[in-house]
Amino acid sequence: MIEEQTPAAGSIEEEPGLRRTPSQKRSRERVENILSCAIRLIEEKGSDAMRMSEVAAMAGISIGSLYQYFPDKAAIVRTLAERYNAASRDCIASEFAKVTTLAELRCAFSALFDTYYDMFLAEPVMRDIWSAMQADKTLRKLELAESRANGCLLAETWARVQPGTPRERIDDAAFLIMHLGECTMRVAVSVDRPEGGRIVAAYKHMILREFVADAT
Amino acid sequence: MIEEQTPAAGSIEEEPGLRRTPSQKRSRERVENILSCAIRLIEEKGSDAMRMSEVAAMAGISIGSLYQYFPDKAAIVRTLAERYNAASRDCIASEFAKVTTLAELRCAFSALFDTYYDMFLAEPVMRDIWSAMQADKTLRKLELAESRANGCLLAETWARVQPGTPRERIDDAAFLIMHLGECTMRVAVSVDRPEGGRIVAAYKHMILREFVADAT
DNA sequence: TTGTAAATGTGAGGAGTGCTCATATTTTAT
DNA sequence: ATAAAATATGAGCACTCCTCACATTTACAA
Repeated sequence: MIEEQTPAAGSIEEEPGLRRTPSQKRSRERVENILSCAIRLIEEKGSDAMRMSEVAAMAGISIGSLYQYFPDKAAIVRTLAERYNAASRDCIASEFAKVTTLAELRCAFSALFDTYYDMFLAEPVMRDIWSAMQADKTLRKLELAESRANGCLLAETWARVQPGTPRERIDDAAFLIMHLGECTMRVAVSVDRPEGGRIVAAYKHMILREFVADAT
Repeated sequence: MIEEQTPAAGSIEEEPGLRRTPSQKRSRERVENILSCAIRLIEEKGSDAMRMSEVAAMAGISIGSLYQYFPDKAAIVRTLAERYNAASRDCIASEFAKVTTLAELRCAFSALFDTYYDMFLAEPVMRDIWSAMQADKTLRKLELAESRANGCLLAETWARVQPGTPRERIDDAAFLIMHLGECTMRVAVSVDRPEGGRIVAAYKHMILREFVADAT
């Protein structure tokens, strides 16, 4: 019943984009409600056409309340983007975790991008969010950071199963592979199903040549 | 002195995005002036922050006049994008034109992406334009079409120098290679110079493995 | 229960955008 | 010179994101 708000400075920053850290249960629910309304609206019309007034109306709150939680429209998009990114990262990390040989890495990579593709197909909002990110300078940095983080995940695994290869080449290649992987996902979901599948296959085919014994 | 406007229907559609095909010399100059003002403003602040009122002011014309030539703000961006795309395509076509062997293809590909990278570095507006394109659904199709066109250019050459490989695999791979090439250029110019160079190198290294004799 | 201070909710309206349209001006053709 | 067509103009419309002064609710001690 009585839920203390985490009061002072230095408390847990749960969602850094928020204007006011929602301390009470009701507030947290309200934030979740806002976000799911935003998702629905983005699904319908795209994040650009989504109006703050619509979000407020659908969530059953006033504009003022909406802005109490999110400092601006971009913050909603950013929060959503961070969640999707976190989901992707978990997906990648869990796939690479158990890899111990080069063959297993190839296997994991292949499986990863299949499930990654399914994720993108299942969440059409992801693509829209990404488009919105590209248009915003701040959000683009977030995207880049994400690619770097994913690149690290791959680089660690790669270096582990193939210790001979010079580390800098691995780092650069891993970053590029993960970044271009996302780019591939985006084109793949933007064309029709069979072609999308072929594109993903072509990408996997291309990258899998990198994970071979003779390090050039 | 007297310059006839190409009058009737069915005349040459020079720039399809324009509201009114500029027929007189003065009009055409005015369109060019508008575009170069837009470029300068985009360089300064980005296409999103560019205001139509600023474009008009810098070009020394009224808002109304501006809208007589361009139906909306996106049309300016689109026109610019089409020009940059055309420039890229020419660059690609001329590089592939004289290729007759697989080794030459590798050579041409390598050279292409070096000059391509220089082009991107020299024209910071290109990257901004591209970001704006990603945000707009209509403009995204243009981008996709561009990748397809460039993919065809590569596929033709590739099939020519390596007739054995199944055509569908070549088509898919060529499209992906050119598309991801653009993606690579964009990250490369968005990081600092040395890392950008390494990224381009990593991409070339990765792709050049595709252009080898043993077609898998 | 009641009082008080903090937290939260509200929506009219400010500031600024893209774009229109009735009107004025310039060019072209006769 | 004159009519008609093309072009130029900018006040203002419709619409956006977002603020802020104020109302309401909650938390908790007296």
